[in-house]
Amino acid sequence: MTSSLKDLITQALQDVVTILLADIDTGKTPSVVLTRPKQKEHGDYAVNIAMPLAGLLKQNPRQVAETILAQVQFPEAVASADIAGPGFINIKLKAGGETDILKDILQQGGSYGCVDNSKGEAVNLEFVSANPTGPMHVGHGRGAVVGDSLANLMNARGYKVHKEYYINDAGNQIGVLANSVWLRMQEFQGIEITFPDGAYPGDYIKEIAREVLDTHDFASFEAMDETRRAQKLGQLAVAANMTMIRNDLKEIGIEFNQYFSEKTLHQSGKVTQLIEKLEADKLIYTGTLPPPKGKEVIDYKPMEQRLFRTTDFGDDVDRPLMKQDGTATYFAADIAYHADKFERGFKHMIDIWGADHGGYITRVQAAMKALTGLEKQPEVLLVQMVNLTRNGVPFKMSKRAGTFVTLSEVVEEVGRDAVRFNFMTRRIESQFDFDLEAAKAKDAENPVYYVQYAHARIHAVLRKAEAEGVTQAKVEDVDTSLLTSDEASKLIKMLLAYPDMLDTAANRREPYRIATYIMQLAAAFHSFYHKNRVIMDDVALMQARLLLLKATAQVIKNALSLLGVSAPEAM
RNA sequence: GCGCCUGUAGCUCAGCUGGAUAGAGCAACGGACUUCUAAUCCGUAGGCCGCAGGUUCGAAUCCUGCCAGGCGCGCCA
Repeated sequence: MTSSLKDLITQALQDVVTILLADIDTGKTPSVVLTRPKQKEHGDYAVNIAMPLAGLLKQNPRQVAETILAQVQFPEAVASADIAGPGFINIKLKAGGETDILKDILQQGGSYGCVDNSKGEAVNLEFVSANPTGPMHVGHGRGAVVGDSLANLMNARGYKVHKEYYINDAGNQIGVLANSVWLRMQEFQGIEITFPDGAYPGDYIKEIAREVLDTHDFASFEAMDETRRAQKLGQLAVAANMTMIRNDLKEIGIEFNQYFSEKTLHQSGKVTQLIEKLEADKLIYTGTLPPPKGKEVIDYKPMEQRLFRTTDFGDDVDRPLMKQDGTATYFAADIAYHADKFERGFKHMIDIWGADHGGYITRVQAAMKALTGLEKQPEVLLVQMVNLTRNGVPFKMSKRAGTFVTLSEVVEEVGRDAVRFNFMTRRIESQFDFDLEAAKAKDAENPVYYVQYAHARIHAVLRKAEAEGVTQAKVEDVDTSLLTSDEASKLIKMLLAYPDMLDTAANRREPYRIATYIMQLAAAFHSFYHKNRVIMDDVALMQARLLLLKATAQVIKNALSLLGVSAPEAM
């Protein structure tokens, strides 16, 4: 693609800055950044470069701005440039000056906004990683949707993203899971049981128990010793839960490149090797940790442990790698896992975690620094909690899981598009109050319908045009400079801003920006639609407006697809 | 006690890494369908940007200290 008008203007100004600073020894040259002013009286673009320059040149900003304007050579499409306020340069474009973008959009189609990623940096993106002890809950759903959209976004902006799910199929929880299933199996056999507090209460445990009984002989489990039985049932239950989780993910349109099992790390000896390596590097010592602050640990007893010197690498306390019984801690496996990613060639990792894992970031990064020398890896994005409500009232009960509302229940009730879009409308740092009734509402309260309606509406116009026998002109024959109404200009500016928005969103790992953008784009379209009739006698203008609509539909579709939301042509 | 996140209109949230008069939606009020989809649009009203200092030409944005809410703080994952 050739340079955009914005780039040309930026370059023209930057050239002048370079000349002005030629005789001055500055640390660095300030860079020109064009912004879109909020008030349209301030022109199409505004630039504040005179302000930072004023200090360096020891002149007042307005004077600097004048010097710049005297020397700058703007491209043809610039109509005027004025100095305003404390020293802003406001640039106005000729009417229809930027409308060529519409043709670019139609020519690029689905790839408008994207850049080639065939040689892009490989990024390992780990998200969801819900424990295989039950169905996904709504909080997992938020992480899943954010992660998948971020992957799409980063792939669109030049990275090569490898999506990975870490299965925590080792540890005590699997024993609890196995026991829960075993109890339900006995129950089905008419044996009286007491179901302990710590066990998993949900109905899905009964489903698994039923399935095991259907495919296996109960007596064979009875005959096993406890360890063997726990192992066997744990394996079966994890497999069943992973099938369920994959299905939950499929329902919202998410697939992973890789599912990575924690158990394999233990079996292959990677965890042991990791500990041996750290021992050899003298990064482990025997010590006693101080008691935890905050809520009092009632049965606290000081004890000696083998501790990893994570404090040498930025952590605030050293961390144990082995439990009292000699088995590895979750932390040990987790750093072995991240080290494994590194060995697989990923120098850049992003993990998406729930807010309750926030305290875990420093220690993993410290461990990674010790092991690989990488700074700030993995890059961790914390997604804050989701509070479910129904008509504003907190809502926590679930039929299937017993203690929490499952993602699939919510998807079933409000639909995939609504779940995906709504989860993307807020920054991950803010807690999310997800209201089931609001998410189901088919009105302006629900942003997903607002944007989908815009897309469907455009297609209604296109269908109407076709029905009336309008032959659409070739793209290159359309005179887009006829699009001069305020609403058209606003809409075109929105379309023009799309690639920059994506770039910001990708670099800052803020996929929610896409949702915010689509809502603004849809608003710009709806507004245009009401004031500018498309199908009309003035053929040239009609053709220009049809082109504008097609470009708008294309961008809405592109943006929605990054969020995994459909763009219906009729509603 | 310490760490991370949050605090913007009655409610839910934006605010493009310091810019010009802080913006949307919902709720309230008033308008717009014999015309391409009213799941829409236009208008009115609504703000000590949690509080107090500081940094500077300029602060919702950066720094410090408070206040409030969420999450976390030895062998769970």
